Amino acid sequence: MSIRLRFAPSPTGRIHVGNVRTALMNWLFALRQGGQVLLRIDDTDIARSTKEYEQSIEDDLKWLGLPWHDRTNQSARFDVYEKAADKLKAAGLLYPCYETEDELDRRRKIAQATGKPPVYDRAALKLTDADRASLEAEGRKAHWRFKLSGARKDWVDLVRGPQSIDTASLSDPVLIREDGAFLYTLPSVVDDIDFKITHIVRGEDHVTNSGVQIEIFEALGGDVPAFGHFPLLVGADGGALSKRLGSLGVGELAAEGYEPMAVLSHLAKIGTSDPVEARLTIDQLAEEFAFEKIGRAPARFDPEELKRVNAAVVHQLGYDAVKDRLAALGADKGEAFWMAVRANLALLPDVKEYAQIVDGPITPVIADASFAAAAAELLPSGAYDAASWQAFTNAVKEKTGAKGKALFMPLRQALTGMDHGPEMAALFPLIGEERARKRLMGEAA
RNA sequence: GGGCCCUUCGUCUAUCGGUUAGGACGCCUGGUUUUCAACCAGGAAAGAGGGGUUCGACUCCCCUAGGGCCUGCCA
Repeated sequence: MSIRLRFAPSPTGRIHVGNVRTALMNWLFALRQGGQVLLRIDDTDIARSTKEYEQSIEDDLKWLGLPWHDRTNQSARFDVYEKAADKLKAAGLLYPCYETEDELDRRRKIAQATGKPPVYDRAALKLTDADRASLEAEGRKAHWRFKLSGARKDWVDLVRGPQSIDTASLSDPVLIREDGAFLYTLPSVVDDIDFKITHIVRGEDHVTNSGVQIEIFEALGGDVPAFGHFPLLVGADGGALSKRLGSLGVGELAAEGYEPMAVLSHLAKIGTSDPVEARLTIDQLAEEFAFEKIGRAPARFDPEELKRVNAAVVHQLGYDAVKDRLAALGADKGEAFWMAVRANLALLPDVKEYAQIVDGPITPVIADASFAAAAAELLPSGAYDAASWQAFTNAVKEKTGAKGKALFMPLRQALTGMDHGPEMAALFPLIGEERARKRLMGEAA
């Protein structure tokens, strides 16, 4: 049996870190098993879904490097869902209800307040044909609920182990809204059957859904796939993911200069027994992926940790891999420049700071003007190479007697305006004699 | 209110009754770089609290505290 998974975002917004983690889990397992991933656009809610968001989802997945093998839109399959609904109705498993949302809401609140479970009482099941006719005559439209069996549904979860959901304690799920729109549940199951999905991998917020969905799979005569529910993300403080973080989009991460592999590495490793370390390829992440490694406690999403992982990725990026992006940042100063500065970057756009040092103008930091002036006198003339820095600093040392930090720090500060940065030997030839002289003399250059 | 899940170094975690409680990131120290950063090495650092069960508990059970999820005509 070939392995097939699916990623099913709803195009009602950009995909955020939580979505990416779900996508990633599916891709990694599929990759590892030699399976395929279906991109399913869950756009049953016509009013909230947009083509722009749909496009952004595809763009974001491409940016991340997660290519799908097949794709579909639920909005193109309403006739199929219609048939499935008919089948359930014929089996007496899908029944019309006429309560309004307000009524249901009120009942739920009363039930909660009196300590009773807020479960739908199935009043609509007792309606006679005549009752229904008069309700319809009043202009009421039915919404349709799936009749749960009341039995326990069991499965062995890929990450949580044996699970058992008591459907007797659940409300019969509404499958079709009053306005005729299909809710998430039925189309999802129908598609999982039609597209021969073998594994459903998603966040643990769907655990209860799985109990319900297993019944619908069975009612429709489909094969029940394997389920895996991983714990959700929480913020760095262990509390619920803040709104800002939870909605942190792929687009924003890309705009801030994060590397796709950093985002993927971080999201793949947090909450697992593997160390949170940078990986350079998705294949590598897939090789290391295993459901058994996923913990049962929520995974912490810490932007600071993501940044560290990002730095580790950037430090390993070759010039060819970043040339175009450097150019876009106005910081393509050649391979020597890139190799000199990359180890000092956390985020690629940080490179601009160092490009500035090479290009100028920067304001030199000079604590001892006479020392700097003396150094300026000793600047070699002509083109600089890898050996120039040592020749220069040796000359300054000889002349001034300064050595170690007292020698190097003032020179670094004068030449770069900063007290930290890449190896000066590599930077020096890129700065060149003219700028070096001006900066040592205290001029912005 | 009910259901499900979780709680080990600062962080993410390993341990499936007997371990010097291991690793990774961070931190500290050292090395390298005649400077800083980067890099490399070493080090410090942990079982929420309380009861049981047991010869023996991080591990099994119960309670308390704390956290996450579900309980929608959202997905």
